[in-house]
Amino acid sequence: MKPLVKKNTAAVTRDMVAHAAGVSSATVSRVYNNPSSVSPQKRTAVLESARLLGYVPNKAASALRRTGTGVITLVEFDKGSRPYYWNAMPAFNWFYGDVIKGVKSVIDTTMYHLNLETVTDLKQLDTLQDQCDALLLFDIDDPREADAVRRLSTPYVAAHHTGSYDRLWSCSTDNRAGGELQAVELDRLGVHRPIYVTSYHRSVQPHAERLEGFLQQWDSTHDEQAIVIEAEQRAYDLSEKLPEIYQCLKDGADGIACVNDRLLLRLFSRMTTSHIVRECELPAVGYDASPLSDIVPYRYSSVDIRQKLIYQRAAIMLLDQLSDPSSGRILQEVIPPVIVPGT
Amino acid sequence: MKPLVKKNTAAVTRDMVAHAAGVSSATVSRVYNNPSSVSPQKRTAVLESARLLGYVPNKAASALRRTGTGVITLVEFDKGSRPYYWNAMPAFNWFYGDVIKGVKSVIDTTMYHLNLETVTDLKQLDTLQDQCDALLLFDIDDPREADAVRRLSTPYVAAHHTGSYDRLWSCSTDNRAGGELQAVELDRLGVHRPIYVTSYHRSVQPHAERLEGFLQQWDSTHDEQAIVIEAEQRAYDLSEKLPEIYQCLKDGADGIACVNDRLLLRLFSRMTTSHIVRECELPAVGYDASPLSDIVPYRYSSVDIRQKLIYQRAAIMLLDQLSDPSSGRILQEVIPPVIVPGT
DNA sequence: CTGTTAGCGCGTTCAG
DNA sequence: CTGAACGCGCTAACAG
Repeated sequence: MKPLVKKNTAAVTRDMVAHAAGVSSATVSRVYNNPSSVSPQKRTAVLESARLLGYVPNKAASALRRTGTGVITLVEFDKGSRPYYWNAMPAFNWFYGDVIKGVKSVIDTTMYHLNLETVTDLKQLDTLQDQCDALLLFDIDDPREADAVRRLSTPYVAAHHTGSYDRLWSCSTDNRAGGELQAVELDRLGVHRPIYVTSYHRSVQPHAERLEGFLQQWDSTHDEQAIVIEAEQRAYDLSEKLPEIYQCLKDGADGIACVNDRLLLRLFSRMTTSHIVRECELPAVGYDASPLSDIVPYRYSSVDIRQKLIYQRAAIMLLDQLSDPSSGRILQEVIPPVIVPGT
Repeated sequence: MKPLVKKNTAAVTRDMVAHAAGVSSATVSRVYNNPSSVSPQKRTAVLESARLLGYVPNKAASALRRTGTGVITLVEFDKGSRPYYWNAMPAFNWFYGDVIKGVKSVIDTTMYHLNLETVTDLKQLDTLQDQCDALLLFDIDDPREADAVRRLSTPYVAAHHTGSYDRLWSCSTDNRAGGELQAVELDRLGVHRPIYVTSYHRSVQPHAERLEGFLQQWDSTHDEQAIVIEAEQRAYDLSEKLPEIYQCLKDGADGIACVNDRLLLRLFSRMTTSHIVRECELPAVGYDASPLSDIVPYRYSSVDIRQKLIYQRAAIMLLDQLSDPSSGRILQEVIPPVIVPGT
């Protein structure tokens, strides 16, 4: 650990505000931590003095006195062992920025710092949980992860893909609804006989849910069935499945839905380089709303799970939990996805 | 501000470690803040006890006693007014993840927290600088920004594109060297008559530097001159410049260098949709090493500025500055870029 | 090189 | 509803 150095901050303290406002320092403290317990007159007097002096509560002192850490940790799972997980795909990291900004916009209104961590093993959660006051868990989508999370003794909210796990504080997307949106979108684009390309839908729960939603919606509104193609091995290579897909297109398939944008773009890319079809004209809907539309030569619609919103809500749930730990009620929220038409 | 709640941490304190190791608590403190001032025997004794007890220094207490904030802030500039700046391009946010991880890997070895902020106006730096102990400035590349930074009264390091500004703590890439790498790469790919596509090279210094480096390297090794095409208006649309580019290709141009990957991919995308050339076969080199190669149907080499490394070094420079504020010497480091061949 | 000591700014009793 | 007072865990003198 490096040696450190003293830094004098603006150093406007609670006592100075108290003096200026003609109240005790305890009252100033109350104004910030439990405003309703202070009379309106004194409260406004304190706030006014604070504004004048440029007072900013000291988070370190607050955390210390509270004998907590003052830290909320956003945990990202490095699911390295899983086939094509997003964080092995740097191109899709744009996602992470949204998440951070969503969480931070909420945390910034409190005395907490936001800390970012990456774990490769669920056991690391135990270590992390006593280095912070609460955990925000990014992208829980596996039963083992869910179990590990339930065992946590620190307040937490699991976010993003967790809709299907109960007895878990969570704020998640609705993958079935997303699949339905894909079906509706293809219909809107005039498709009659779609191909649905997916992968690992047996082992990756969100993929299964999307497919279910899609098929249910499509089948309940069309006579012609959708063709499901699953690339299980080397999914993103797609080589083995290309002939099958071409054959479907020849046989009259006239649109594509795909479990995510990445696979869709990969497919398009393969089709382009093999010069077999004019994929640009094929109605298509992906998933994730990747902001790549102006640098790829394809038009596609996509499902936006609104991750920023999800993480904002998750952070709010976490703060609620933190301020009222008595309530043992586990809460779950779901943020519905929306469709983003191709342009 | 939300009400908060007490959280008991593992609560292994410095005093407990001191007792276990048979030393005073001040010695424990020294082991963490100035190890060389403690005898090796006591040091290992302390470290061993700490390990046994699972002691983790309390950052809040440290910051409080230091009368600092315990926070290092990484500042991202939202250059919204500038034509096509990267953070208006979510697709390129993968970059940000690298930066954060680079900085964090260094900060985590200290008593500081890493805080992330986005500013839209240089004036906000004044507010930020007294809410932290030090600033790491992301992507300074404009003289006005450089001026604002020089006026800071808080330790800082400016990173990324700042090579050309003096009297500034900085750790930056070398854009001229990057341009040279592009020229070398095209040569390696057998190109004889390249087109160099850029934009805003008059107003955006890094663009100017890349072009300079490219031309100097190319001209000094080839008889045939490079053709420079600049898209000034609506740069990423490129519509106006397409005919010119096509003409050049007809006239024998046999390779493309581009000021960044985004513009290159945009260009390829336009070429694909207009079905005029088989761009896939055209040797090309971009800049930024965007990890998109498997989802676009093009092959291209690219210059990698190694941002993670840049930000790691920047963070180290910052800590050095923090631990030895006496030294008024301004330091500047440059991290050379590398070429990433297309696959 | 090492120990002793005095607060850093704030949250939270406990009396009034 | 309000104020006085204590101490959270640690760093930085200072004295030996």
